[in-house]
Amino acid sequence: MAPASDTPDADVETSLPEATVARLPVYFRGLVELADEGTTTVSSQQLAELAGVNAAKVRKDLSYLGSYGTRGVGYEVGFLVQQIGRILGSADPAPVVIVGAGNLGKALSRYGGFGASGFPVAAIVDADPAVVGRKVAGIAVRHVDDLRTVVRDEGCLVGIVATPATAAQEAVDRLVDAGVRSILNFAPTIVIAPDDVGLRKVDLATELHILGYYEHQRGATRATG
Amino acid sequence: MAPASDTPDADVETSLPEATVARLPVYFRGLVELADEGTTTVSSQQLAELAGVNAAKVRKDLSYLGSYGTRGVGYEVGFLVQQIGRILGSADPAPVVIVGAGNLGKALSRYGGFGASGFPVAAIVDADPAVVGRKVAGIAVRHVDDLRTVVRDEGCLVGIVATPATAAQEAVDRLVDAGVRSILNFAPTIVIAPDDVGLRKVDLATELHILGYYEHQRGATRATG
DNA sequence: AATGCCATGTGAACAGCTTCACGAGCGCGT
DNA sequence: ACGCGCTCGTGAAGCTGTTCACATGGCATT
Repeated sequence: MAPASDTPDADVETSLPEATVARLPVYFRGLVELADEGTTTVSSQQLAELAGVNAAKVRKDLSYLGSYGTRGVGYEVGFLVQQIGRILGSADPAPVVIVGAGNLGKALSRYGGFGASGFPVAAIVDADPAVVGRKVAGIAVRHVDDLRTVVRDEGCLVGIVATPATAAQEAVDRLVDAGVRSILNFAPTIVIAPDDVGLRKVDLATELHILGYYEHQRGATRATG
Repeated sequence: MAPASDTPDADVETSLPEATVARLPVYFRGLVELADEGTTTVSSQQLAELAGVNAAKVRKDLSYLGSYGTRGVGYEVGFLVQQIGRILGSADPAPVVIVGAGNLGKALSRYGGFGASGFPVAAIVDADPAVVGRKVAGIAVRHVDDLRTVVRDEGCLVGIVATPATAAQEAVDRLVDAGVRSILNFAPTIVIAPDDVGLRKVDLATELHILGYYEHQRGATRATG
């Protein structure tokens, strides 16, 4: 096999639909699972079941990455893991800094899932002098004023905002100032970041409220008809 | 057909677009904030800024609930809070049961944000006899085998799955069996629930991977052009 | 080598959501 | 009482994402 496909077109990935990007990590997880089991080949149907979507979606999503499947057979698990892993940039781990060592911040720090996914928690900062210096999950809390230094020294690529809502925007501003270009916001408020900074939010209260809406609905529709 | 606006049409809310439902809690939060400040009137533009969307979207979303605005003026904050609150079913608090008292489960239990949003953590269960009986955030961990009893006694309406991926499906099955009809899954795996059960997921690793993709992209596009 | 089978890859139809643009209605000032 | 300015409400257009359906092409078997 010629080296052609070793350097897949960079522009193919420049324009992945957002919805596809959001599903890639889910496929990735399923594929890694399959690889661990020793499975070498997977059909769009099987992968669809693992990812909780339908087969057509899987095929279309994977087709955006290139024609990596074999008709009549399926996809090669190992190859897909490699390709998607590269696209998601999960080859090299991205150290994370958590801003806010309150309940949520400590909670997230102790949660081991980040490290397992290639995002080790490298630092924790807080604005309260009373908690600075304390250890959380084996990491000494630093002061938020030292954020630039911390980010530089630890090579943090991702920032997690786990402050109260009132402090969230400042936390984002400081992260951006420190050079962090990917931010995950857990604070229950809308924050703004420059366009060239990746910003996503995880809004626990919102998720529950949405569930509440549908629950409420089911109750109402059942009652009335 | 008499008491017009006291009993707003139930069917108006039967068909709210999913995207709108997902934004209502965000509007709600902004509106509550405004109400606390003593603001009585808000324009779609202002609310849009608070919610991080554009004004047209706000107007369309709110128009699905009914024509609750006043042209030339805006919306009445208190009234909207009341209406949206009712639609989201956040009038009465919905007790939550957390399945899994590992790192993530303990983390979520200690995080006070749920209670503040009207979803108090009423119970925690786990499968490991070693942790059953221990107190987390002031609540004694019960055994998962007692889930039906716990759910009934505490009146839990929402279940949060915070188990390892391997145990998540069983946790969901047990929650459904216990009568819980709204589930929020934090385990990094796809789970299946009956159609009449509300199921949403919060996938921390996926969020980070998505950030990773865009980070990777920015790096690549900057390098090549 | 030819045939049958099977799963991919993909254009096209479809559905849902977002954005635009502007008419309609309300309050305020004169 | 009248007109002006402001903001809602909403059809229409455009876009993104999903689903369908089938032609394409590789593999295995004979």
